[in-house]
Amino acid sequence: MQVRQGKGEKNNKLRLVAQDDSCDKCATKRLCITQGLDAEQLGAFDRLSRTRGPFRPGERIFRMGDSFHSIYAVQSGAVKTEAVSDDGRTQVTGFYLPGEQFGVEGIGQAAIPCDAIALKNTWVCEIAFKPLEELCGRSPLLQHHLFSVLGEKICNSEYQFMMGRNMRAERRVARFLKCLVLRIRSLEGSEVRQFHLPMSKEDIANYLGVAPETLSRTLRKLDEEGMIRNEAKGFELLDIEAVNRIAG
Amino acid sequence: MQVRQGKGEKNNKLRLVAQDDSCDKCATKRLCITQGLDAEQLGAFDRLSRTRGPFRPGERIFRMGDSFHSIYAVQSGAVKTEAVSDDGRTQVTGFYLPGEQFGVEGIGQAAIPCDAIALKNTWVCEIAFKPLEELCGRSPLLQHHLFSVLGEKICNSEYQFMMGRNMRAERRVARFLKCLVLRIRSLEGSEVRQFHLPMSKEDIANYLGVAPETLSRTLRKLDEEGMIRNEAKGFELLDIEAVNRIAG
DNA sequence: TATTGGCATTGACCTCAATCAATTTTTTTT
DNA sequence: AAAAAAAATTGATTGAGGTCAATGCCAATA
Repeated sequence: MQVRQGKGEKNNKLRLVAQDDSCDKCATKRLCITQGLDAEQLGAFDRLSRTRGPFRPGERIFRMGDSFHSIYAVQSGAVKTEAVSDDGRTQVTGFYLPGEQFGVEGIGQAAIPCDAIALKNTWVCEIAFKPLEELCGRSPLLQHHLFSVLGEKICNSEYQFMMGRNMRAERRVARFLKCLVLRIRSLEGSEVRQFHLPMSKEDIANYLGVAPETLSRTLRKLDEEGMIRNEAKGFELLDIEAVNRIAG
Repeated sequence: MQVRQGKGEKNNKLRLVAQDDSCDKCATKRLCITQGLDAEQLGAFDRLSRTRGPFRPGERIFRMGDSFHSIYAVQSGAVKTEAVSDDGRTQVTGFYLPGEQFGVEGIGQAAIPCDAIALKNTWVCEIAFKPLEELCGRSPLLQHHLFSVLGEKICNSEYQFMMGRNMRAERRVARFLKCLVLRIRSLEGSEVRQFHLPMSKEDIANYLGVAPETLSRTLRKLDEEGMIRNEAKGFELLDIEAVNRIAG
């Protein structure tokens, strides 16, 4: 198992992950598709997956156009995916927090259609897809989990797509906050009120399809109305009911 | 094998499909995920799938909220999927032509997140998902095909999502036309220039996230510029290069 | 043939958010 | 700590496209 050690890395916890990256020890196993596998299958999964990191902020985990052979899960840190359209503009297509899978856009495609970029110091689990497919043939449960991940992704993409046009910037922002709150709380606990944003507001604006200026103004408005406390690299949730009301 | 026979149905071709709906005889088998299966597996697939129809225009094939147990493929006719958002607005999320799979949004979800509605007289192939999963365990090829369908769907959804915002109505419309031309030509031949639209322009506008009026104006503009000949229920393609140029 | 209803089209108007431009704030580098 | 770079904010302006309202066009039914 090879591990790249970033020059500035002095983090013991990260080194621990590198020393033993078995699923059994993984911090995000409760969120993983390996959920419920027996010891033999878990062993097989261990052999087709490996921990990689640390990726520094801005570092690419895979590139658009790479040939597809793995899917990924975030172990720690955070990741964004973005695609470059024909006219050179980049579009952020997703943000991924610990325990979430990414890179599935490449399945069945000739080439991966997006870049994956670390947003902070990040460790990921790389899961080789061909062996995973084989293992799925022997493990109905794993196969089912994998299908579920894909189905959810499709459902979510369509939902995003739906909120595409005909939706006020305010509503889009509120939905984004609502969704992020749910995801972070499922990781850190439902009482969390203070949210740190791993991604820049520029990225969020791009993801939501609004100008950074519009996002800024919208957040200020939500702040002035007392729903959130807007901060430089995060926000405090003051009135989730109000946010939900605007999110619709 | 049960077959519903619509009251007005006098179409012999359709009756033929009903009499023997084995995959072997299916008109769209060259586009199906069964591609390349051996006789034994094809037989198994036959037993977990069945032809259903005819659905009349406007008739629902499945409903939002139904519990998920099948995916579908269009055999003849055309289908749209649409979701109703919390605020009561409906959003068209996809159009499906013969040979294309739909209903995969429900995979791994508690409930199907959209309606599927026939756009004209339509026959579909209903594929029971649980048995399909099982069969995939025995057939790596089938499993691979199914993953590919899902991966493509994800990729496509994200692409749609991407083009949702920061994109001029003109470009969105051009992309839609370009995509439709490709799909119809893969069905009917690459020389086709005259395209009948199975869906209303209202549906198209909704799908693209623009007002029907905007779609109308945009099509008129493309018509005036000589790229297409805009018609009530279709269009003639005059200059595909120009359309591609605008589509980007 | 007249009538009804559903789309599609067209014009007038107005709103929201993109863009441009200028600071200010935060983060990184020296 | 100072300087430089990057990100975020704010204001002013503008334009794409949504909304409203009226009209035209078929196709289906009487």
